[in-house]
Amino acid sequence: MEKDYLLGIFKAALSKLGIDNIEDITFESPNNPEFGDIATNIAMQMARELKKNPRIIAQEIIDNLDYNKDVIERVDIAGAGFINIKFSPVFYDVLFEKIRQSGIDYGKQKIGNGIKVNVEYVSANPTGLLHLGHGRNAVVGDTVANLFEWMGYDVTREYYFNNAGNQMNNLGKSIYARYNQIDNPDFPLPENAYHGEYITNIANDLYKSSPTKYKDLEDDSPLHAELIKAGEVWCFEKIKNTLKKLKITQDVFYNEDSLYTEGKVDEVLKTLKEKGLSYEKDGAVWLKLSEMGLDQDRVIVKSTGEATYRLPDIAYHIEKFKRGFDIIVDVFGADHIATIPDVMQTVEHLGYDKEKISVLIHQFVTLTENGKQVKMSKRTGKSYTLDDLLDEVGEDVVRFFFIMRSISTHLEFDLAIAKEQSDKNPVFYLQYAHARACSIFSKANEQGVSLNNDYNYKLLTDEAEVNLIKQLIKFPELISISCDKREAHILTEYLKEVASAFHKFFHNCRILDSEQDIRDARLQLVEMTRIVMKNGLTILGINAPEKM
RNA sequence: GCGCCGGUAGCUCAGCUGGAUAGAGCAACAGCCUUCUAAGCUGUGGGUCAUAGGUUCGAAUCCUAUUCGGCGUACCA
Repeated sequence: MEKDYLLGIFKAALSKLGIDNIEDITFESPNNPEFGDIATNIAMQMARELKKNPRIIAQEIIDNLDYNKDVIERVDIAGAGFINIKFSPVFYDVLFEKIRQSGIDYGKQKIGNGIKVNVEYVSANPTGLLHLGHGRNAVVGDTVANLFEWMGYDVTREYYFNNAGNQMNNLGKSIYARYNQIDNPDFPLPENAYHGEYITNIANDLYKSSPTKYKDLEDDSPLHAELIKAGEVWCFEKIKNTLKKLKITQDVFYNEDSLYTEGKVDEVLKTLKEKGLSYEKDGAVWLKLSEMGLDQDRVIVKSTGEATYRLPDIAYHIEKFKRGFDIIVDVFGADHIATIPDVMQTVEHLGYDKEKISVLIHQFVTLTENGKQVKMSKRTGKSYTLDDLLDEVGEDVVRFFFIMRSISTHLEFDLAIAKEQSDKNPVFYLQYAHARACSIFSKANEQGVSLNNDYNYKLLTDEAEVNLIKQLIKFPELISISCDKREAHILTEYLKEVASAFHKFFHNCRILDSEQDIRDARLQLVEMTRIVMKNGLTILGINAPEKM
């Protein structure tokens, strides 16, 4: 906000010096407050080109700078040629009044302008329960989708799944074996069987309703398909239930199989052949990746006639383009990394803009407790599922822990801290700020005091107040940066700073027992903080409690 | 071998497009509740930013090499 103003006056000054080709000027807050509120290194950047001492350039710029003395208190040169700017406290009050007028929608933006965005996440096949890695994937994807929504995009949340193929057959066989084991404990488990306890649960459920139907089937019995279907339905119900606990609802469940039945895969295959991007060898169809700038060619149709996963992946991404999405976001775990360049290059060579796709790859999650890795749930004695974690620490803590770090770093999920219902747990620090703001209002209410929009915003000049205002002003920009980078932890870090500034303000400035005009102004500040915390937590998918 | 991610305080991690004295939380130590929520605030200690070169007025940030850890490298998904 204040940067727009500065950009204007600096461009005008440069223009007077005969420089018009500067597009953007960087302004940033110096670490040390003595250097002012905001600084630019433009003079140093120009020094190279102009072959002049940066301090001299800085002086020339300042001499030509035409600014409002009510807004800017002082402008000076420091160090190698920084231009430091100090705003008057009143300027921040004016900015505060501006943002205050946006009220409860503060932070919502229209930049997205209804552009269609597809965010695909979770996308776990219905062969089992969600584990911790899926949890990180789910929360990262859902939060990025929220960010896009707040930026004014038209967001579709999508789940891509495959209910056919080897893994599903495997699921069916595993259920079949467990079912038969009920009456015949020696019945063998298939090779590569799924060993989770849930398989037994599914088998038990089937046994209860039909105790003989699936006994000793022939290999080609059509009933095997029913077993697979039963497994799929059971798993999906569990998965959706787990996601619901995380407050995640997706709009589209896209079935990979439809790419085959609707001929999309064949279409792609045909186009690849026409464009000379594929060839046949040893009875298989190969993708000519070596001609698309990659190391080696890969099989897309096996000699058995089945497609490998690359082919439907390519078809699926093309479908996303055809469905009219301008921004496509995929969220994957680090183990999925291999296929991405292949899909991207092929899509590009088929005439689609791969720059529209952003692939978010998050690193793995390790669950620890007191420095030791936790693999099994103490409660169930089985391997730790996302459900176990949710039951143990609650959805707010889970969501917060999964987005408080950059996605590119390995995430250590410390159960001991997560379980702690105290100040050690960072999620409470944010929620507490919100609850505190709310409690001030309930106290005010008791005293018959309410928010007065006729307040005098120029009274907010205490250091703690100005500091809080400075933080609050940044909210929309931080949402925007967070969305552009598809990194929710940037917003998380910001909210910590807002909370910190608010706690300091609360500590230093009395609110309800101050003089009436000061009280009114401060209450407005409390209200804006409450809104920023509430909206910020909403984007993160975390509850903002009114009491703690 | 090759590709991707990471190596920053005792621990877990921030550090945006290179910028002025490298930050936070936890842990350790010392303070602040007769006053709007102490799940808070204030202060102290703690760092060869993995290593070595390079680019630059200026590097935790960019480049190269080395090293350690994770993941991947199928006619599996």
